[in-house]
Amino acid sequence: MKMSDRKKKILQIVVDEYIHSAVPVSSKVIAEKHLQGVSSATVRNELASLEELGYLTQFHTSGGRVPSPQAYRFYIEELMQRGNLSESDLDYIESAFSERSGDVEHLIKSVSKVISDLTDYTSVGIGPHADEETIRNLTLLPCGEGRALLVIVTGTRILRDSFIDIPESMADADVENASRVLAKLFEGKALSEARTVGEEALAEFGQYRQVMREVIDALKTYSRPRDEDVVLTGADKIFNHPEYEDIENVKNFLTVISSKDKIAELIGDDNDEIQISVRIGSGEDDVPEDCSVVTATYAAGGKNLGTYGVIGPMRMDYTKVITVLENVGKALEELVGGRIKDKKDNKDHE
Amino acid sequence: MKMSDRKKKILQIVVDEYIHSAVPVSSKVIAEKHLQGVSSATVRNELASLEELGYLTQFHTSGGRVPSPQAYRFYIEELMQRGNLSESDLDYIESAFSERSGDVEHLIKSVSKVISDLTDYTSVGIGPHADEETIRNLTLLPCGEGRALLVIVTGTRILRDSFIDIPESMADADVENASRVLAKLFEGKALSEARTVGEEALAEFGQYRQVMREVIDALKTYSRPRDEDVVLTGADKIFNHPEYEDIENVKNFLTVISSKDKIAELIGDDNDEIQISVRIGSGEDDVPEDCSVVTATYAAGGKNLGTYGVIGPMRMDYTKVITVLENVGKALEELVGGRIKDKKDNKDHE
DNA sequence: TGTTAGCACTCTCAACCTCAAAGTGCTAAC
DNA sequence: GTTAGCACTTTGAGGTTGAGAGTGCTAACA
Repeated sequence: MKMSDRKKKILQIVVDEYIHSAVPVSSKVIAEKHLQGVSSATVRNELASLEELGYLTQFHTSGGRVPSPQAYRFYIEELMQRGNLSESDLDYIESAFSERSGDVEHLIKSVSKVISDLTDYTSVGIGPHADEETIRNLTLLPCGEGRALLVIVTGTRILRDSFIDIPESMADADVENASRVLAKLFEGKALSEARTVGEEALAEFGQYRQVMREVIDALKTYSRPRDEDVVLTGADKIFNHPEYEDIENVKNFLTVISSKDKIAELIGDDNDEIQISVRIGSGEDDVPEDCSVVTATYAAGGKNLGTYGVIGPMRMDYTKVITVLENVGKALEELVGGRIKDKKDNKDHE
Repeated sequence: MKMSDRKKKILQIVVDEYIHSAVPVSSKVIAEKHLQGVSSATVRNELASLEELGYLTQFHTSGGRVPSPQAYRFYIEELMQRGNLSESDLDYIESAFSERSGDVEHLIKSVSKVISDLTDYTSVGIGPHADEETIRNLTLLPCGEGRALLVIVTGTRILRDSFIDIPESMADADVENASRVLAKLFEGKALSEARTVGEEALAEFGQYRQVMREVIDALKTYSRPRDEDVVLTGADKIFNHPEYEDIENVKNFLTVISSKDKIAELIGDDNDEIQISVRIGSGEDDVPEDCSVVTATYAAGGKNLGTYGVIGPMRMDYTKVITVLENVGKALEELVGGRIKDKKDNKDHE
């Protein structure tokens, strides 16, 4: 069966209305509030037909209609009316990003907080995966007792450090020496590339082979996000949405949310190309039953900036969420793009 | 009124029974299950008296008795029977701490996880506050474009780093030079001490005064715990306890738990001397209504190792929790005490 | 052929009742 | 001081009722 324009219109009304009222939608309110000139009986016929097509369901005979996951998908693809953010929302984004401090940790938290505050949903995010970042600076610092600290600073100022074991026989001077050699070898390379380069150069390292091995191992761990790069903001915001009066939903939600690993899995960068992804839970993937996860993968100047989004009830205000995600993306691009230029002004006010 | 021995005994039975059953305790079960030789009517008289003294309450006339906060306090101070951990619990602690990797982040997470797993409550923790740590190694690394990275490694391998702004006129060699001067000045000092030393030396720094200023500012931020030093493990464990069938309790809980700042406030080091602290929520302090927070502050070799504990319902298994906290403390002390000795063995298996 | 008024039907939800079960307080006897 | 016994209170499950909401269907209408 082909979807008539009126069916689409009615479906759109049902989804919009349900998203904003959280109450099953009846033929009466559609006819009286949104579709003047048509009687409720006519709407009822259309509703019955939309139900047959799989877009609507009802909990019981006299309960009004509720959109199915399929309806939400259709809504997002075809029916949703893109809006603009209010002035105050735009101002909020701008002010939140204006106090720029170099490090990513801070940026990750800001992005997540902005998204959560503006959408009123719980925000999840995962920072830039460093794998393709260029090593700007690599240093090995002696820390006594057979240990050294490996510090790596990359292009967009992602900082990684970890301790590595070194032979106890190595004096501080040896370490400094090794540091210079490693720096020469690795600086300017991407982290992923560095691993290969390291493996190849392994043979030349003679007695310090062990050190090189450790450095390569450390480089490997950088391909996975650290716990600190996974953020969660506004977990308590779920209580602003009536579906979470039901303890079962809260349980589902909290179980996912309580482990950084699970969050990372949920929003993990399965696909770099996708700008905005909407996933509606129905038991298939990691998305909890009755939940939706909307994420955006950000990039600027060819650099991945991480994936951020919200997790909330299936009855989510997709329009608002997507608009916020888009605007945050734009702001982020400007911020990162304009950072070098702005650096001078940024010094005096501290 | 003086508390007779029998009253104490009965109070202890009520608290124990309620902790384990979560059901209001009746005179009948006390007399039949725990206090043979006395009739339920006698117990009833005692219960009425204990209620008058403020130790017990009942939700309604025929509902059995429930301990009041005052009863829990009394129980913890006088009545609780200290127990030992089971073999398997002890093994678990040992195995969890046996794979030692130098960095504190890892340790913090392990401690918190062990506590949560063994107690079956949500565990909260805050890592060692670095303020009294000795600076073992301080380095300033040039990062181009008027920025440098300040890396500080302290005694128990707490690692802190942050970017600081430097005059753009400074060449890499200048930075390295400054790094040497700063290292000489600060190494061996405690972080708190370093701030004063820095302020005093400020005048001598001439054109690099600005750099020194930034370093001191960075040192200041180390006195507060970072978000990463505040841990939360097993938030979903609350659903194993019947009080969290009630959505209101979950709300209270999640609201506190959802912000690292609030957690830090909750368990913040108000008192270094206290080994184990039990706080029972009744709206006075940060502890949420109907919740208890039990924490232990750990130290070894004169070094603070952080504060860890659990947050859960007032009807908490205090005996188990306190036993676990004590045993974790012992294990931690051994671990940190024995670390230098063990370092050699620890290398081969990687 | 599409639309609509009208009505019977279904389902929920709150209010109310009833009744058994649990536990207490009190009294009188030991 | 202890206890048996009993009246009293309260809860909670189960059942009933009636109002309200919303639908599906039918028959009439444009």
